[in-house]
Amino acid sequence: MTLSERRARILALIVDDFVGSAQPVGSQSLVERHQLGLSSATVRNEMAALEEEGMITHPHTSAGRIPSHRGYRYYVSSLMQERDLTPQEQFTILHQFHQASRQLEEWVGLAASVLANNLRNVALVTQPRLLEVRLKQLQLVELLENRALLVAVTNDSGVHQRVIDFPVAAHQEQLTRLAARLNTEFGGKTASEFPVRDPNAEPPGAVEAAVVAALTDLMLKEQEAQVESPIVEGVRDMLRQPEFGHSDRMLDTLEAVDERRLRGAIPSGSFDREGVAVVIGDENREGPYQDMSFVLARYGPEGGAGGVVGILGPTRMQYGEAVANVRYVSDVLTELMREWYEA
Amino acid sequence: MTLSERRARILALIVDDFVGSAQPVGSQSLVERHQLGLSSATVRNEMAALEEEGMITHPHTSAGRIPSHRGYRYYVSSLMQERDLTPQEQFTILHQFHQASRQLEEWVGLAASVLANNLRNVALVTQPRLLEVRLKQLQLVELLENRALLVAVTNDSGVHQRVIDFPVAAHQEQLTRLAARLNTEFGGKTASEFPVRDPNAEPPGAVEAAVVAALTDLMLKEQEAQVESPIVEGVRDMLRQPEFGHSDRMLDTLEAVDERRLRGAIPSGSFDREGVAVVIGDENREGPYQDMSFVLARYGPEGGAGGVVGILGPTRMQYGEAVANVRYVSDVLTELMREWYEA
DNA sequence: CTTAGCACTCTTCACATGAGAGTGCCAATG
DNA sequence: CATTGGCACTCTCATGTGAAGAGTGCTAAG
Repeated sequence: MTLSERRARILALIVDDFVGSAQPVGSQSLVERHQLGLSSATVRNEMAALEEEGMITHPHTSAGRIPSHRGYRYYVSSLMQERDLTPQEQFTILHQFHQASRQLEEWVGLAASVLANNLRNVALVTQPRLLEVRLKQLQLVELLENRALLVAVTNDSGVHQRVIDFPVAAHQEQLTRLAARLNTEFGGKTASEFPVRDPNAEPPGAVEAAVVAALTDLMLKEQEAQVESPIVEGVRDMLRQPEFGHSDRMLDTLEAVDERRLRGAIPSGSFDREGVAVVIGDENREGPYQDMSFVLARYGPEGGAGGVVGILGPTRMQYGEAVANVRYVSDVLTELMREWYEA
Repeated sequence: MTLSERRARILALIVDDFVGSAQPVGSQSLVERHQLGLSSATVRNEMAALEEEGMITHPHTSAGRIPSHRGYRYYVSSLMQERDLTPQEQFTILHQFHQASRQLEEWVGLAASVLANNLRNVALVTQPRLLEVRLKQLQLVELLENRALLVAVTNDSGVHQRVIDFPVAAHQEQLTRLAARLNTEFGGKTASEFPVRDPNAEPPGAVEAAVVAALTDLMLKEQEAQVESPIVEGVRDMLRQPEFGHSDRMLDTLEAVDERRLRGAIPSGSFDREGVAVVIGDENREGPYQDMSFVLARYGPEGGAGGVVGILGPTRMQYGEAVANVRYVSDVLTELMREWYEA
């Protein structure tokens, strides 16, 4: 569907005004606020047409208009003036990343708080995940006579630990030798490439068997779609917005932005427009997000470890700003990771 | 201050009724609900006296009475009938711990969710901390030519990691030798016991210097009062209570139960009554908690690693239940840790 | 096609009114 | 003299009413 230029302009103004004020916008105030060369009556006619086309609605008979989900969609897809962050804004963000230490996890947390602060909505960042997880090195530390800690470092520079109980005693010296042997045997491999023990070979000791079992399990867990909960930041700021003014709505929303709930619910649709995806209102499948919108981007080098970074907020959201910020932050993260891996 | 038996009984009933209903309790409904052998007029006289003594108040002239902070304090200190959990309840909790894997962190999380579920309030659990943190073992993993990952295991079975950049190249073989040497030199020591390098000795290589610096820093950070944020669970359940029905109050409370905010605010007062401390309303120093109460207990073996476990809720809280649950859960955690360390 | 004009609708606010719950006090009572 | 019945009083809460304000939809004229 295409709108006449004038009608589109009016829709854009309605969206802009409503996003700014959270109040339904009437024909008269629209004419006053922006110098349209039109009377309020003409605007009313255009509004009636826009309503006919499903772009805007009425809360009640004598209220102004508010954009419908469809109206927002049209705005985002065709009307919104996209922009990039100014050099000044870019520098402010970059500066924060350069202040931080060079830890992957810190970057992710920082990305979340930058977005939450700039956009006053909920920022989401999933932990970066590799497609292929390879064992880099493992280590065994004696805890008790028959209990040890397995520490495994993987190529996504993740460090994983697991406690192992042995049926027999095993001392550090023995564990160190075992670790060294397993490192040559398993190092650099993914879980599925782990060598299958030759059934005819001498059966491994109980200690070795326990370690291999734990290691395999650990690597598989890490490899599998064991999607970690995303980082969530800025919930309170978002809840300050008027749409959440009623406590019931607030509680529902609080539940919707729970890390565990969000884990499966972040839309993984197509990342159009230079990698940024906007999912508006009822385009979301899951109930609790049907009057909210996501603005998301993938981050991480092509084919390398990556994740999703973005914003969740009420449908009444500054989409232009959100897209610009999310895109830039995802670019920064990608660049940082590229340096990290390929430096 | 001591109250006459009858007056105390009436106070206890007011507290019980109010805790149950969240409604101010009037003289008549009090007489009806419990078979007091008294008329409402007599109860009114007693209530007037209790108000005189500061135990209860009026929201307004023609409303029933609600306990004051002082009233709750008297109730908790003198009136409340303490109880232990029934064997059935104990078993239900214990069962959950036995289901879980034998990881310290999981226990802490589990303790939080058990308390949050049983008491429908916010559960708090701080991470266990040792008084003395000793290095158990360290490991170096090459990431890039001049960058490595330092993994240090400490005796609180914590695993810590740190990325180190070297001014020169260092390969895995070299790193492994260095790690082995540092393990003998630093293993089993606290940060303050780390040997000071003899200034006359041959200067260590740049790689070794970088590693030692990172290790020392890491150990100090861990040793210091680097109190981690507590686990917080059950916020939404608490916010469902009528005292948080207004969205402003809800936002304020949401801020008050933020992990980062709570970190410094958990009262560390005296743990009386078999180790359980109850801090009511304005006994809290910090503003946001002045109309809330904490029920806390220390956990962990005497002199060993330990932390604090407890509940935060509105002053209108089932103190008896809270004390019984918190005490039991802290006992369970203590026992688990004892087994873990001394088994 | 645009616009002025006007009746109509709906929300919001202030204000009044009545029911209900609970208190405080007084005088009577065992 | 502690207890109690009685009663006036106060305050909240829900409901209703009326006026103001904002905005629409429609019609007729430019």
